[in-house]
Amino acid sequence: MNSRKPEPSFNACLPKPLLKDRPLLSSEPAIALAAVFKVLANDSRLRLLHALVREGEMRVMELADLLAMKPQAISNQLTRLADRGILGSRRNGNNIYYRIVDPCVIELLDHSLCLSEDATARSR
Amino acid sequence: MNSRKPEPSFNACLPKPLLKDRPLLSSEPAIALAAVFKVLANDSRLRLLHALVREGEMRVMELADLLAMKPQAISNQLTRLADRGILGSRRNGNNIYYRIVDPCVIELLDHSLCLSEDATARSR
DNA sequence: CTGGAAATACACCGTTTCATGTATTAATTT
DNA sequence: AAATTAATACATGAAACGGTGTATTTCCAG
Repeated sequence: MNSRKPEPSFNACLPKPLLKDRPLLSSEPAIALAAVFKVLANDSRLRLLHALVREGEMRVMELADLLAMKPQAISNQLTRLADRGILGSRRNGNNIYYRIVDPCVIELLDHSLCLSEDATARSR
Repeated sequence: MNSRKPEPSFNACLPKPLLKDRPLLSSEPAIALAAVFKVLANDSRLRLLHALVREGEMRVMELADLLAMKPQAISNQLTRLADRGILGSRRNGNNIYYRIVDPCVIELLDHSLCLSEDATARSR
């Protein structure tokens, strides 16, 4: 039942069959794909991710100050992102430093930000 | 068709400042960006979009048959996608044909599908 | 004009989401 | 050991989401 992949793929995103030529998306991969979008479908998480892209590593308190949110809210979202494997953390005493460990998400963010800006630019 | 060259990008998304060099994402653009992800954060809409990518134009009933969903559910999601400017429609008698009019979404879908597959492949 | 098919409008309901408040864990400081 | 700081665990309540059922609109055929 195992399918042969055209070629072994590595850490980033490698060329794959064109979307148009793929077999119709069934439920399971659609749900998996939707999960990717769901985790990015929140403005707090997006700002948080962008802050981490800019700064590299940050603590909960730093993020809370920077984004003007309560530490609990930040922690909630960090947990969500870490559960998805997007973030990693490192403890140093009382401080826990979070960082992005999934390079794909940065790519996707970068790309989608372009689209969003193009769209808003188009609609004025 | 554009399957001649493995060139991934075309006129839709133009080069912009790197994500890392941008000023910290503020609320408004973050909300706009989150809206893009929200509309893609649902497996039914993703399957629906992919069906339209493959077929070009489809009616509600055709989509309902293909995706094994009720016409009302299909119509709900089509309305959502059309409201965002992602879909356009054309009426012919009793039939209304939907199509994708925003090329950015196709790009984003293509890209994210790569990421999703890489992620699931990595986690086994 | 009447019947029927395609699609939508509208209300409904169970589920999920997200910020908040309280309490707890873990590590440092005095 | 006690106090303090950083972060999390857990529960709560308001809001959004998504499929369903009923009713309505729009168009074609006879």
